[in-house]
Amino acid sequence: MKILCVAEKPSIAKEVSKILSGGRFTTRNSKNKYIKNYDFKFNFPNFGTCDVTMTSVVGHMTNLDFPPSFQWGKCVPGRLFDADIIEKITKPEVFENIAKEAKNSHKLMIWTDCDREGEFIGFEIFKAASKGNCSIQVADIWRSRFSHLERNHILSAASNPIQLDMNAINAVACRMEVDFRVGTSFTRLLTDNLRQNRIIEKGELASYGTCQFPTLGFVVDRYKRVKNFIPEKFWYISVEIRKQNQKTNFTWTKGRYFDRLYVALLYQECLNHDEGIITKIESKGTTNWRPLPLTTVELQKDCSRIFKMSAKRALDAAEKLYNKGFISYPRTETDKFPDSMDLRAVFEKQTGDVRWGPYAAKLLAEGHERPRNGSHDDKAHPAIHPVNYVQIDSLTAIDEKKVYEYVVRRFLACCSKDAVGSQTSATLQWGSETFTATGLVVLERNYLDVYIYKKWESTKQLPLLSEGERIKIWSGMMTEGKTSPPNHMTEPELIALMDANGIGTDATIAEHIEKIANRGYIAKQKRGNTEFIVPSPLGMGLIEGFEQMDFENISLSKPFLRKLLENSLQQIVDGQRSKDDVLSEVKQIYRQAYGISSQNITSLAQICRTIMAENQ
DNA sequence: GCAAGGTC
Repeated sequence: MKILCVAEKPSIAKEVSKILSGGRFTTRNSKNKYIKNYDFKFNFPNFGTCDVTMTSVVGHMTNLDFPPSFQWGKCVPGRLFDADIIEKITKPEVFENIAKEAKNSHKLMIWTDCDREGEFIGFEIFKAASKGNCSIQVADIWRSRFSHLERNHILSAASNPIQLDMNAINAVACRMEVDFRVGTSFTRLLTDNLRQNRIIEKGELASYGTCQFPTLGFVVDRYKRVKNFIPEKFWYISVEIRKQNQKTNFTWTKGRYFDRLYVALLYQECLNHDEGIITKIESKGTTNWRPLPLTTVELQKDCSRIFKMSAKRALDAAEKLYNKGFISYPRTETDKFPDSMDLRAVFEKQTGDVRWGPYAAKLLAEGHERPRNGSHDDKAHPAIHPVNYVQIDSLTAIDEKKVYEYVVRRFLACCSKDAVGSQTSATLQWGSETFTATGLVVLERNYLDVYIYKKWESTKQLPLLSEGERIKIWSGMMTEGKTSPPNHMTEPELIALMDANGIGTDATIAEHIEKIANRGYIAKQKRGNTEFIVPSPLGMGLIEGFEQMDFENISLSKPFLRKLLENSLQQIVDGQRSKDDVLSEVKQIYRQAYGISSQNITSLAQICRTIMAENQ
């Protein structure tokens, strides 16, 4: 019996081969420089000892395309909603490797990631294998279910295969078709017309994508809120007392009011009293929680915030560290670790470091906490964690140094105790108004000692006050303030918005931001220590142009359509709807929007022109 | 030349 195993990426093929073979395998090269074919023997429960070849793909190896008669310039873009679609093999050498290895195999076992795309890639692998060996049927394929590379988990996955999930495969096929038809049709429409109108240069593209435009929409939306912001005056009462040579400010529990006269009235009443009364002193324990296990999105937000590193750079650095075997797979939505994970083994590898080694040693000696469990699980990868130790001075790239240190410290923090503090609050009554002041004492820093990126510090202490104490109001003022505009968009905020609205995935969020930057729709502006993302005049014009069109209940620049698609895809996965059903519905929505867009494309170009002229 | 999703 000969079994062909195929993983989604070379690193998985290698690790799984090591585990299943017990280290006894031989290696052959393929025509792709990243892909190796591993040969070994493994005892499958129902088949006994089998000859196994384990290899991999490198992600998808096919893509959608239009036949020649529907290529750019050969038809009006509107026809792309119903044009034939053909499947193009984009990595022939990978495809051929599978077909060749399948020839003398009796069975195919799929080892792709256990997520939707992985399921689809599994189906691509099946098609390649059946091209080489027509006796391989889809119903006979084994599909192994695994979410990390712990030895027993992999052995168990090898022995308990399931079937490919056709629903998930159909959901991905649906997504691909929608994104392809919508992206190509709108991109050709925009590009052709904006070039004719000299809004963009001949070589430039004005692309539309179901993720690109909602992303741009977030940036434009924020920009407009900042620009259109009108400050409003408000009033409040502030109080200061002095005791033990110390000033303490109290804040009004009512906050602030936009009605000056009302505040003046309350303030007048207070002024009848020279003294206030401390009505309540309360001390309570408070905790500052250790961080959750690290996901890609969190990594990108933090690197952007802490190191001022773009999401793309952070992911690139993490990718390199992963390829060198220093950290685990960096593209994950999972914010928990498997119960079986040997945390101590990870600490042990870090004890030699001069910076965080002593802390890791302390966790080993004094015990550690189980990491918190977040609520996300992509069923494909564990949270990001260090795998092997590397001295950061030996890393040449500065981004890699920062990201590695961050990943290690984050992991150690996850396994540490929460920080503990004590918060004291005092309530002061002045006339009929109440005010509060608080003071925090950090009692045990715990995880904060290793997680240097987070600040949680003791504040100025409250003076000794007792309940019922009467105290002189040193100063009681009615103060005027004004509301301030929101800040321009930052990259961590944009990532968070995309994540929350289901725009892109952990692996692609950074790419979408970079793409709309390369298209000239957004620009990054540095002010002080912070980098802000603002729309370009062209980006503004495009969003404004679409928003002025009279669509029925939909928006091409807001996240709702993408979310609707995402929900419908989930229904396909759950077996509640068919792919054709969803496809015809979503296509109809976009076809209609396309019709309106093409009718109004001249006014869109005009809006772009106007906004660009205003910003010359 | 166009999308978004994998991965290198």
